[in-house]
Amino acid sequence: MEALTRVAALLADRTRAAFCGALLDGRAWTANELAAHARVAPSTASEHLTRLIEAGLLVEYRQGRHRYVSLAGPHVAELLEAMTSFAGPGPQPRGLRAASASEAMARGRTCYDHLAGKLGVALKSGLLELGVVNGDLAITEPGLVWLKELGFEPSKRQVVRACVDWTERVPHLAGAAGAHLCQVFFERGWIKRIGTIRAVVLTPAGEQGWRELGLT
Amino acid sequence: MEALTRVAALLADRTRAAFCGALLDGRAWTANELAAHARVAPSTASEHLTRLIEAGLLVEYRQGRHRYVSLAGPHVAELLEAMTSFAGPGPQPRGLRAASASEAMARGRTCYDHLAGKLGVALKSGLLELGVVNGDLAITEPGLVWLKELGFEPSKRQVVRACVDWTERVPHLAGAAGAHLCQVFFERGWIKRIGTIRAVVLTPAGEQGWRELGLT
DNA sequence: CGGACGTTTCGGTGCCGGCCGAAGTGTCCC
DNA sequence: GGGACACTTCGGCCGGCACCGAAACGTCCG
Repeated sequence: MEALTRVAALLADRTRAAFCGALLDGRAWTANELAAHARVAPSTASEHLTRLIEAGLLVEYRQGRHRYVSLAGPHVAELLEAMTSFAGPGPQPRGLRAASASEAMARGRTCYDHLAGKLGVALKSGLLELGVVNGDLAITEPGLVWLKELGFEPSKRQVVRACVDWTERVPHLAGAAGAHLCQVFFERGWIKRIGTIRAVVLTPAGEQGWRELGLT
Repeated sequence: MEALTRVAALLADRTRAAFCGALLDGRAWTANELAAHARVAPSTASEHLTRLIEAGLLVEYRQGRHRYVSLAGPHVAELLEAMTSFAGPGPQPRGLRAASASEAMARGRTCYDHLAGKLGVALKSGLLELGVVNGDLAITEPGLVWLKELGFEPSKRQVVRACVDWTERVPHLAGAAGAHLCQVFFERGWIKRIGTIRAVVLTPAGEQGWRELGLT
């Protein structure tokens, strides 16, 4: 109860929440980058970062005159996600299956360590059709085999989780499997970052790769 | 991000958090009861309740001159739980299997709709030994049969969840199964509320019933 | 009807916390 | 070494919000 207010107060501030939102791309940002992103003075940002780090929400590693910070782990991303999706007007399935694949995937992004946005939703739909996951977004047995063929190694972390993205209101694929697929796609050059922040696009190689995997 | 700060700000206040903590017993409280519990004036409590209700965290039903409020559902309890357990110093398994059963169960309470405190931990340990759940607190196949014999009907709600209690730092059994078992125990007179708030004790009938089920 | 009680509305007060700018520290690079 | 740069510390300012008491409203009950 006491503990609850501590966490909540940290996230109740507009600026600190903006920091966390930016860090949801899973990368490390410098203090100045975050200050510019949230439109506050560097001194203000510095104080906020100290508090977030002391609370265990962020971790830092210093390199020369830079102070890099990032989320302390997937559990933080999951907490942020849980709180955010709670506030929203609830999941609206949005039943449109529309549009050609490449069109639908046009705008994607990362959500901490997995794919989100339209790209993430397309991935989820593809995995659903392939039978890798079922309608409740739970892994199936053939799905686990399928993942292992892509180099996936089960660990303590939950294999699949449903994540409701901040902008799209559609649940997509998170958890260890979501993170692994995202990593594999980066390694194969199937997706790449574009612009400055979390945006991600499917490359031509990626379109072909997805087709070969049977993902729409 | 905007949405995040809205929820967080609501829970960042000491008084509102105290309300939610009290309501975690799953029952409906009146405005005055909550005001007294949090040591604020009734007028102050009234304003807080209005805000919590508008945000969808609580629901009210009015009866005469009383305004009863309760948590809006399990999803709220789960959010509170997620935020609270985050703030703590992390789960410390606390390997002591000590003490006679009735002694260890002496102090129990409800956590929204399931058992918590030492009683909840004892229940979890018993179910673990029975093989109803495994070490990761996931339901097993024989466990599901066992539950169905106690009248459990699977629904959309997740069958078992791990819940870290506010006071004990040990994970215990929540989710649909935890709620069902708690309800059955109440119906059978195995547990009963004591004192004014969330405290629960195992009755003599309950001790016998638990033994017959094989729960320590 | 009238009094007790639970709740609500409204001003007014006080404090907490986020913000900035200025000055200081440490690092990099020419 | 010296200047540019990233970050930090410290005062001081200011707005927002939690709080209360007083008064009003509605319900219950004798």
